[in-house]
Amino acid sequence: MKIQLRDEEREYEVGVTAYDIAKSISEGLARVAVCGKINGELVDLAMPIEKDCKLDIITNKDLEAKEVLRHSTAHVLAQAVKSIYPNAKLSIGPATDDGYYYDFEFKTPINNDDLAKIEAEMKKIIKADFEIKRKVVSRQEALDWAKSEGEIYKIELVNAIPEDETVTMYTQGDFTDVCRGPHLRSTGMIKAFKLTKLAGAYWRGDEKNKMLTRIYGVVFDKNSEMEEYFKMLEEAEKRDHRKLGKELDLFFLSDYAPGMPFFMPKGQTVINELINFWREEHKRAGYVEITTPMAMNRKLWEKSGHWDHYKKNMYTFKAENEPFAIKPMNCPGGMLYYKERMHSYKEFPLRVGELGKVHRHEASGTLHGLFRVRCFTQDDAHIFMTKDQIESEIANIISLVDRMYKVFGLEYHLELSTMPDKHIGTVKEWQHAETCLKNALVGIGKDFVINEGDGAFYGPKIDIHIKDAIGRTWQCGTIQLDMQLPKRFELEYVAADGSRQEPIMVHRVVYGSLERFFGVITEHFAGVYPLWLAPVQAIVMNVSEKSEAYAEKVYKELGKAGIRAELDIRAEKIGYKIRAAQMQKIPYMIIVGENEANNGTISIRKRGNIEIKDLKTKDLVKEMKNLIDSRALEC
RNA sequence: GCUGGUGUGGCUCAAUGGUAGAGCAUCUGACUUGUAAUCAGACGGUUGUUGGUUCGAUUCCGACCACCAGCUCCA
Repeated sequence: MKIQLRDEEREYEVGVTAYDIAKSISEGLARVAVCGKINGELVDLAMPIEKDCKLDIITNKDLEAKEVLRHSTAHVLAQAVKSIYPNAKLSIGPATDDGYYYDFEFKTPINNDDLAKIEAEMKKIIKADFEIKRKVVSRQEALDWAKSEGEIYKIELVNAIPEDETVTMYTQGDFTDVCRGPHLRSTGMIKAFKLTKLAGAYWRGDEKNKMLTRIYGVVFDKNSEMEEYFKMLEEAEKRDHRKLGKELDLFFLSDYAPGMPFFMPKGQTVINELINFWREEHKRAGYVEITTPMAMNRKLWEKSGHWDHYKKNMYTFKAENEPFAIKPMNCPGGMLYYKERMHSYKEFPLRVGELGKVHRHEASGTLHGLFRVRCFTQDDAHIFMTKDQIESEIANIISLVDRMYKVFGLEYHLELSTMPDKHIGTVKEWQHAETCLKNALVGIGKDFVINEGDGAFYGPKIDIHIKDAIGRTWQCGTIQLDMQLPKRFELEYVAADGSRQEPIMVHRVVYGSLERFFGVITEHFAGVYPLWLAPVQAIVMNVSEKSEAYAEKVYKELGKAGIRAELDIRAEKIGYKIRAAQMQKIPYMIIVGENEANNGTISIRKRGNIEIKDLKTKDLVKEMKNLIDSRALEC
């Protein structure tokens, strides 16, 4: 039998395992081998190979190995739970992006203290180094097992396995589970793991189903990697925008308006800078800007389809007995703007922007700081165009996004979301729209992921996912092709041949929501904003009362130059004032004492604790202005 | 919305079935200070709201509200 390895082809006997092959190459390789990959499909190292194939040995360095490690640890978790709570019912236990979980149904609820007990049991299982054995079974055998064990969720899972798929069961010690695999060779290969949290989760993710108990955990190759992971979590906690929002006086939330943030002067300053930047870039990219009303008659929402599809999230009220709704989206208003007069193809692409505040009644449990709110400002735009402008216009949007995100030092990736179950419009219309977006993405040559069924109810979309300074991703920007609204609002334009045509309409946002984006960059920068965004750009502090008048003079000079400055002339020691300014993360501390007053100079302390003495105020202003005007990231 | 948890002065946190305490912040005074916290004093709380149990509740129980961790959903 011929096996094609990475860089050579070797001859082996039928029934050889990937592990044997790894050993035949080198003992070292066998030690770090986690699983095999036959013709692109992951398999256990111990699985006998029956015919010619291409084999990759997956070692602990590979991404796939992490998945196997996580999944096997989930099995160890399940084994531990079953040995402590024999009555617990198993459901599923997959690997996730950064760990694994297993969902159980417990007879009596467990708490965080029980996690430690389970963890201890897991350690025993790992130490016992049980071999993880794979067995191909018939569907009936698997069902019989599930029935005899009373594993009601497993019965459902086995029944859901497609007809043509091989059913496999994995056993380690006295624990058995129906599972697709692959798995580690033995439990002893797990080195560094921890259970992290306990949560409720619906069976099969459906809120109509029973809620199971989910136990989350993490696992790593080495202890040092695990330490790094927990350090990262700590770092994320320090950067939490809710915490920074309080510490830096940026925004707050009130019980009187859950999910509707109040921006304080400093937070508003950042928002205003974001808006200024947005307006500049959009003007340059050929956009115009409009404002549409906050509340409009219910008839409009019926026409747009929101009443049918979005009613449960809409705030409604009556005035003089007429039903109104507060806008949850800006589009219908934008449609009315378009319809105000007849349009020509010569105006296209017609790019109409709106910083529109929308209100959506999100379920109470979903709210989260500024990331998920009930009232937010979309940096929206509706772009009207002809069919053959789609690709180039989407490329235009992506290059605008690219330019704007770069200023924040944010990386991003693209995802294409297709038709959801709940949608309006025909399948044919959807296919057409999806093809348009796909072609546009292929056309600009950017990589993208496809999310089946994740589109908006009115059209497919390209989502733009930001990656922040510590590697977390956030969805902010989105580009959505809407085949419905132009139809529903009977939009028209006059084509070159004089005929009336229906325009193509695209909704898009770059920041997504000013609130969310503000939260994301606050965490991205850990509150240490670049100078152009900093709510307070400089603070002038006097050493003693003798230099108070001079401090005021410098402060006024900065103000005149348009620098956002503060003045701290409290009767405190300079160390105290520096500490206060440091904690407020103010980029430039300007310290003036008698020396500076006599020489007409200033001393500064910049971020990174860089001290510079005897500077001229006007030189500092020049330096700051340069950084501000170029929206520089450094500083 | 669902599951679990939490709710004490502006902030961070103590304490208790017998009407709450510290640090920071704030205010006042003293100090006049040279690069991450000067000292002293004062102000500040119907312990989220609301029912119940109790001689007595902030503490125990219920409901509601909000927040937190997840689920579901999403810009």
